[in-house]
Amino acid sequence: MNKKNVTIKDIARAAGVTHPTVSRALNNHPAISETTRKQIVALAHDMGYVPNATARGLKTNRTRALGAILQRIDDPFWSEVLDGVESVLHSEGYSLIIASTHSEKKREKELLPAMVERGVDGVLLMSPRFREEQCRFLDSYNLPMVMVNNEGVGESRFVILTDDEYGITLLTRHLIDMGHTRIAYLGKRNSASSRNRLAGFRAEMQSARLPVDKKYFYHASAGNPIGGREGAEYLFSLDKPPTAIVCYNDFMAVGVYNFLQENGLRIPEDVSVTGFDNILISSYLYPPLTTFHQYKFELGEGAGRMMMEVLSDQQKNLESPPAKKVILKGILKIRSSTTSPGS
Amino acid sequence: MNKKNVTIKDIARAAGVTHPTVSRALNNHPAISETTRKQIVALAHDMGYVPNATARGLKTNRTRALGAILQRIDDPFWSEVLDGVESVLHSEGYSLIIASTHSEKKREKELLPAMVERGVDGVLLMSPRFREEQCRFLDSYNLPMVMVNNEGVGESRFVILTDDEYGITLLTRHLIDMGHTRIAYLGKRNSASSRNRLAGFRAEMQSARLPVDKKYFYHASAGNPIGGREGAEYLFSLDKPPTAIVCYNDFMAVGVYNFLQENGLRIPEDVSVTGFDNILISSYLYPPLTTFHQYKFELGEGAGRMMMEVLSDQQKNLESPPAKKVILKGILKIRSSTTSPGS
DNA sequence: CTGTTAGCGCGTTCAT
DNA sequence: ATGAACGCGCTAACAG
Repeated sequence: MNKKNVTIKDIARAAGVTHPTVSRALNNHPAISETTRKQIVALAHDMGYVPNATARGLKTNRTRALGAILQRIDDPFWSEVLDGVESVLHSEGYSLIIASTHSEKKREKELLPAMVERGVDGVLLMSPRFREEQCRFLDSYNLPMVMVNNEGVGESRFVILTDDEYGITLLTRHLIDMGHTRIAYLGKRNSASSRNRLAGFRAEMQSARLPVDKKYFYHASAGNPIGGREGAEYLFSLDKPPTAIVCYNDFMAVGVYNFLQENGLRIPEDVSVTGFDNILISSYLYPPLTTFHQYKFELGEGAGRMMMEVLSDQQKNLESPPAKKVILKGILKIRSSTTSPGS
Repeated sequence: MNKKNVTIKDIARAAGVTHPTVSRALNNHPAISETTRKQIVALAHDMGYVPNATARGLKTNRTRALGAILQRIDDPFWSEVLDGVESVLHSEGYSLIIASTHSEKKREKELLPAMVERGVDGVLLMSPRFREEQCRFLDSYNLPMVMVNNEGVGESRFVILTDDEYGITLLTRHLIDMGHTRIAYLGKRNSASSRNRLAGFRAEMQSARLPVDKKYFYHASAGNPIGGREGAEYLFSLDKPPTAIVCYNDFMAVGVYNFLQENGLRIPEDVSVTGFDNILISSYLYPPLTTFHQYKFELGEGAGRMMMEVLSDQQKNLESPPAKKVILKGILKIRSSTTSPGS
């Protein structure tokens, strides 16, 4: 029972009609009698027919596949976003093609042409490092792109993101309210969103009339535990270490925890620590991490849906398809990694 | 400068040749003069030509795309494996299409036909729950599949995996050597590899003439911190709780840590804990987790490469393509979450 | 070495 | 409501 390669022609022959009729029956074309449609649909099912997306794509010039470009797949934040994307796409009959840059220039150059070659209908840019050049490239192929948590780039027309400034403000104010004055920001190098969060942090410090000293900023080489540890090491090499550390994300906070605990510093009694994202492990750390919850899955879903709308607009041949921008808030999760200084 | 849709015909026209000649030039066909080839290649470059994979796929019946099916993307173990897969595929000019089942029957049914429809050249099965029915389905379309850490299924011809029994034996023996006798196994329901690990655990216990009591086995609903916490709660509701817990994986151990620490139990003084996988955070936990390192990235790379070989065999029309099986070992990482009981 | 012809599977005109 | 004919972009067969 090898049913490989059943085509609409095979079905047509079996049904005693021609293949356009089969095509119409299978695509709910209006001009077809209900009886033959049912018969053909049943036959197609029996014969194990599976449409050939490649052929359809060649004809329609739409593949129903989307590309997603990110720095790494094995990042707890982005992999959750990806799950959201995949969820929406699957239910819409789209496929998701993923590619990661690993922050290598070479790959960044190669990936976009690869996506064009593959004929994806659109690209989700989840990698912070793309610049205008790359956007123009996609534009030149009329490939829509949706920026996910990646506002920094050019004049993107389609954007969805979590409000970094809102989140960092809540976290910073929380620490200030608890009485902290020497607060460090531990960010990540070469990251637009880390810069945004730092800006929000500084603004909130200033509005509270607290000193902001650059020596309490550190930009680590990676947004993971390795980078977090690296930053903590620096901050605790200072004469007057901070009493609280605002981390770029939860993943880095894990590394900060590691350093502090290894050096006998208690969280939160000696140092308060905050994260960002609320990844799955954050509430299971010891102590549970105070952080800002991002709606990661929903961010992915939203990105997927936004792209669906863009594609639908595009098909309607609107000459000026509306720009789209969605800003998600999030919620402050106060847990046990923060307390008043000196308590 | 909208260079959308430059085809080989366009290039042919510009070069004063016919399109098959362009095709030959671009595909390094032997029968073509070096001069015209160079000219055409240069022209193609200038015109911003990007081949159309869809059209090529229709003709060649090979898409140079692979599907990967897993339960969830946002799992620290699998996302690292995925990164390895993607890395190999990209360098071979293949694309990676991912789909996750979320352990839902409905999706499990839908995903395979979707892959067939999309015309992938092969499928990487990273989801433990596939059964023979699904394998036969893929077989009926001549779609090769590679099982990744997923041996339990039928008579798979292409398999790559980490030696579960080897790993669990090392961990168990490590605990036994330290003097533990009441050791619990905390697994995951409906998981072939969890069953394998349990079997290895039991065997090692028995060979050490230690009692194995079913009440010290628990199979949690999920292989993540939630499941880990669930299991720890159960184990510490027992009259005589274990002095050591062997967890199915590191992710679950995070939940175990959480429960123990919240209840004032010290790791490892009161309870020793081991994981499996050595995910990124494991060495950053407090205390750093004793675990078994799986070569996750390499597992993904190996799976990708194995599929490349299978496809290459398939193209050679070998009537009996050789079966393939790769078993990776791994290494015991003794850290600070284990010690002798009562120390 | 190059051009001619044909066809992959499908959707989409035209007819009827 | 259905059939006949065509073409999407590409590669492969055979001619010359």
